[in-house]
Amino acid sequence: MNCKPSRTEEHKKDLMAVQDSMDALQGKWKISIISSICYYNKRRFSDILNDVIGISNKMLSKELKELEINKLIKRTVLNTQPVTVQYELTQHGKSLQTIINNLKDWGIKHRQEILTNNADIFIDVKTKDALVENS
Amino acid sequence: MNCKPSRTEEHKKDLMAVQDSMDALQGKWKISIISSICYYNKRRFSDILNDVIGISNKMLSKELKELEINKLIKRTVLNTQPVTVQYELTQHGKSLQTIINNLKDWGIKHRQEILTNNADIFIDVKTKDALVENS
DNA sequence: CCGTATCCCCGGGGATACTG
DNA sequence: CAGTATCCCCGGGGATACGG
Repeated sequence: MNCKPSRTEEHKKDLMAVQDSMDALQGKWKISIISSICYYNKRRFSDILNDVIGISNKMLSKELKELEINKLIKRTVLNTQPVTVQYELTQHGKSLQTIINNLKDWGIKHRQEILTNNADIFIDVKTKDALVENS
Repeated sequence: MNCKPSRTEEHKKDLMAVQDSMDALQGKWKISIISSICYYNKRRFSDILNDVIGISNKMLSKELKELEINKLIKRTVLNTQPVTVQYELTQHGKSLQTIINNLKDWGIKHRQEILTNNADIFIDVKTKDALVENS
C-alpha cells in the first residue's frame, strides 16, 4: 500500500483488499478459533467450545459458518452416533499464519509503545479510554 | 503464533497481542484515514474529511481520537484564524506499513480464492452471505 | 474550521432454552 | 453432539444541529 488518498482509483482497490482481509478476521473470536483448530489440526465443535474461553455455542456456530464461507476452514460431518462434526484449516486458512504472526509482533510492540512514558496516565488498550490515575 | 489452544498461558498472551493489533486497526475508517495522512505526510481535518469518502465529521473525530490515543498519529493545532488542526503519522504509526501491505496482499489472494470455483454461487465478501444465483 | 451534542437505528453478541 | 431459536441489551455508526 503506497499511501494514497482513497479517491485515486487504483488505491481504492488496495483499500478494499485490506478491508476484505479485516472482514475475514473480524469478529471477537475468529482468531482464537483458527488458532485452536490449527493446533489440533482437526477439531470438533464441542472441543473448540472448550478451547475458546467464554464463547457461546451460538457465537461459535456463527463464526465457524463465516470462516467456512470464507473458505478458511473445512467442515466434515462424521458418521458417528450421535453425529460429530470436524473442522480443519484449508490451505487458504493456513496462509493466514504470516499475517497473524505479524499482527502478534506488532501488537507486542504496540503494547510497549502505549505503556512507555505514561507514568501518570493509565491506558486501557481494550476500551481505548485514557484514564487519569487517582492521585 | 504457534497455533495453540487459548488455555495455554503463553498462548493467551500471543492471542492478546493479536487482538491488540486488531483493536488498533478496527473501526470502519481507520485504515483509510491512516492511508490519507500517510500520503500527504501532514493533513488537516477537513482534508481528511474529503479524502475519505462517506465518513462523517463525528466519525472522523472519533477515529482520529482513538488513533491518537494509540499513538499512531500526532495532532497539532495550528495558530491560524480560524484554527486548523494538522495530523501526521508517528514513527509507530508508520510501522504499520508492513502489516497493511500484508493485509492487502492476502486480501487480493482471498478475493481470488473466494471467486474461484463458484460459478453457481455468488459470494458477497462484505456481507458474508452466500447467495444462490437465480437460474 | 474543528469539532460536540443529540437522536435514532441496527446489528453484534450474551443467556438461555429447545431440536434432530 | 451440534447446532437453532428467542429474547434482550449495548455500542457502532449515520444524520443533523449546534458551539468555540
